[in-house]
Amino acid sequence: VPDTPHQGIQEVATALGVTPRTLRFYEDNGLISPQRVGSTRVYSRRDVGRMQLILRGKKLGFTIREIREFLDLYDADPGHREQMELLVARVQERMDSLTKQKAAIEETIEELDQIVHEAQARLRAVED
Amino acid sequence: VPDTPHQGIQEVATALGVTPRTLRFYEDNGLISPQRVGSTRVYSRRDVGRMQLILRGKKLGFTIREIREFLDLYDADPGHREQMELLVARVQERMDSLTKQKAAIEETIEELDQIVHEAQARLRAVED
DNA sequence: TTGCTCCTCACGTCACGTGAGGTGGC
DNA sequence: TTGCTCCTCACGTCACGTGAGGTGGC
Repeated sequence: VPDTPHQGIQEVATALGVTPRTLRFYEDNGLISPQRVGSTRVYSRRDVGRMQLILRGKKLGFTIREIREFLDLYDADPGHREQMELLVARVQERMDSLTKQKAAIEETIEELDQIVHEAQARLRAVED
Repeated sequence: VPDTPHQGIQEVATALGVTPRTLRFYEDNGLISPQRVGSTRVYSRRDVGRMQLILRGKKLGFTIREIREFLDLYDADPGHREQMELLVARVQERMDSLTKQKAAIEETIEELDQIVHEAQARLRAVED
């Protein structure tokens, strides 16, 4: 398999826009398992692909535990049926949570706006 | 001063809707300093008032460091001028940050919506 | 011998939650 | 003596950042 590009940790990290520490962290947590040459990690295209999925999940706000659950199911369920159902459930939970967060942020912004106006009024009041 | 209600940690915590641990935590971080009777903490009305300010700041998303900065300035600047200026600056920073967070949440919700639709389409495709 | 990259601990971050183990006064 | 409340450590949480100290091969 001379065509498969095996890469070092620094190359992969740069390509993915993360630090080597991040790759080691996901490995410690069982999300990826690159090969070793001696003690040095060597990443295959498959490893990099998995990392892209992982980072996508992270960007969408899933925890490492949830992402690992998806990947484990993906490995165990090639038909993707169970995986899709879990995915839809988790995604809807996440959307619920985000919708609430959004409402909370809107309320907070209004309160902060209030505070600015009050503070500026007070500053004007003290002006000579 | 027989009229000042001095309260124990459990009472104050319950009244404020927090745990005793939270009160001890803020004390360790220099935000409040209740009296002691032996080793037991005793809270005055002033302590409780400060805690209400602190919790308001927390709810608005300020860090403990920022809240302490406000309070220190409040104690050092009875005219409130410098304090108001700092407050307005920090509040506007916070609003900026929240506005960005809100936009990010909206994008994420759309992406998640996409994912649900794709997953459901895939589930229908496998149906017998 | 000097750099360079890689490695493995392991502490720090943020705001507390959660025991563990101990004490004073009704 | 038995409860109850209070106390002081100190580890755990989440996803890494950031040294510290060491190693292999050009």
